[in-house]
Amino acid sequence: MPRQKFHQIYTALKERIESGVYPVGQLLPSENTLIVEFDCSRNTVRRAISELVRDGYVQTRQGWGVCNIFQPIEPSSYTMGVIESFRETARRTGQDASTQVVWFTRCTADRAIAAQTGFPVGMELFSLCRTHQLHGQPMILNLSYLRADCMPELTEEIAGGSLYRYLEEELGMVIVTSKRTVTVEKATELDAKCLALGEYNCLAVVSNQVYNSDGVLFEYTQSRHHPLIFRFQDNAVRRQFSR
Amino acid sequence: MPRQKFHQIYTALKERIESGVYPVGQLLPSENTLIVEFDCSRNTVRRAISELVRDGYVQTRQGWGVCNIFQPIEPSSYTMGVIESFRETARRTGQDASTQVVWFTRCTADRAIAAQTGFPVGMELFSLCRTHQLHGQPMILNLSYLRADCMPELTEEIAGGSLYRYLEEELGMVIVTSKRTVTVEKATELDAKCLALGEYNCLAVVSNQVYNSDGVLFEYTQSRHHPLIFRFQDNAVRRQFSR
DNA sequence: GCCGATTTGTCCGTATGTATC
DNA sequence: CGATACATACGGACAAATCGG
Repeated sequence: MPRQKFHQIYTALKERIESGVYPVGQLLPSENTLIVEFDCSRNTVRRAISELVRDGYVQTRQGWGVCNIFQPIEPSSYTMGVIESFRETARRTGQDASTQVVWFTRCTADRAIAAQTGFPVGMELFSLCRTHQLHGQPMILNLSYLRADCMPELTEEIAGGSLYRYLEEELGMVIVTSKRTVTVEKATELDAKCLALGEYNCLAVVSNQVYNSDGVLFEYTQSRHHPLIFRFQDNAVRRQFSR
Repeated sequence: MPRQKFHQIYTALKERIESGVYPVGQLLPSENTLIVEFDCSRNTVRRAISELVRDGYVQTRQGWGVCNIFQPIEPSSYTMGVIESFRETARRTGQDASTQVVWFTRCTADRAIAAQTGFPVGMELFSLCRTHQLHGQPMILNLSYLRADCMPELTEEIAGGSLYRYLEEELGMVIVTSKRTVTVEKATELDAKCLALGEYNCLAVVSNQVYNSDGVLFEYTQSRHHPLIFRFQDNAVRRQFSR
């Protein structure tokens, strides 16, 4: 439960926007008004607002104000800028989910793997292939490489459960940054074998490099999604600097 | 040319990271060190660093430091969190590009259009369909709805050139926020007619709602990309709050 | 295990610049 | 022009996490 002041203000404003307290297309109260209401400093209000900007709830304009641009959106399988495990996403979007392990082996990074994953050549890795089912249908194929020295006791049984829960709660690992690339690729034979693609001959592919709190790349995962359940959201802000 | 101090520091640090001055996997100089070097306040250094975090160059950890996690990446057709026009992207990635108008008409938003685009029912719109060519091959199909009252003088000729240059430089419009959703869809007959899809029967679809500085939604564009040239990048940070 | 030094995280108050109306 | 709004920048204080002795 977050206790920071900026986060309380952020949450309060977000709830007001979502519930229509502040009309869409109009300005929020000025920073000075919010300073008085929340009894805090200007920086704290501004920090809360900047998070709302990042989330696409508001946009700001110098000399004018903070404008409410909220529009309700469908829950997304991926939300940009947020790291979530498959199980967390499924729970958030209210879907029942399960995981099957296709293979679980050890390997050493050769040049091809190194070029794809970002691990150095010679690194000891686990190679893990899993499918995720939504409502009983296999919809996601995950091909992972995991640094073996970061999780030497990893077993197939653990990998079939919640890998992130294990890494975070059992090993105390802190996952910090994830660099993702989304592409669309032709379905491979493995895709066709493991997923119910129907007439689709392509998938959405999310390539993921995950770093822990030591700045160590410990996971590379390629998530191959059935087009029907894939959705990625992002809010972009045009960067403009004076002069 | 940005003149802000935080942006100069951001740029300086980014260049050092990219050129290897700071070794990958190791800590950058501490905030206090950077304060002395750049002769500025702590907040200014911290702002520069937070932008580097957003861009996936570094990650921070309380009590430890700022860790360099830079890895060179391919230039992306889309870069997350940034708004760019097709022409700007093509120039940045060094590709030659051209645009053809498929149709240019006026229409009124009915319920179907309203539900898709976010415009209110009854809004007067331009309906614009364009293809973008890269190296002479049509690779992107854009289906746009534009608020007519924001650009009453728009012509097919302008739409065939650089629409954003017109909106920004001629009309003085300031584009601020863009909400994007990425999905993968089956190719339609129009897609097949306008693009050289080959054996692919799907496309990457970027649905885009664009707001100007008045907080007004003035453009909805669906960009339908050939899978071969589609690429989307994002850096996510796991949000962790105390308690 | 404790303590102190270091480092980042949060929050405050203030001043000045710049854009808008 | 003045009033108001957000943007940038400064300096200081304390908290929390980390690490070494």
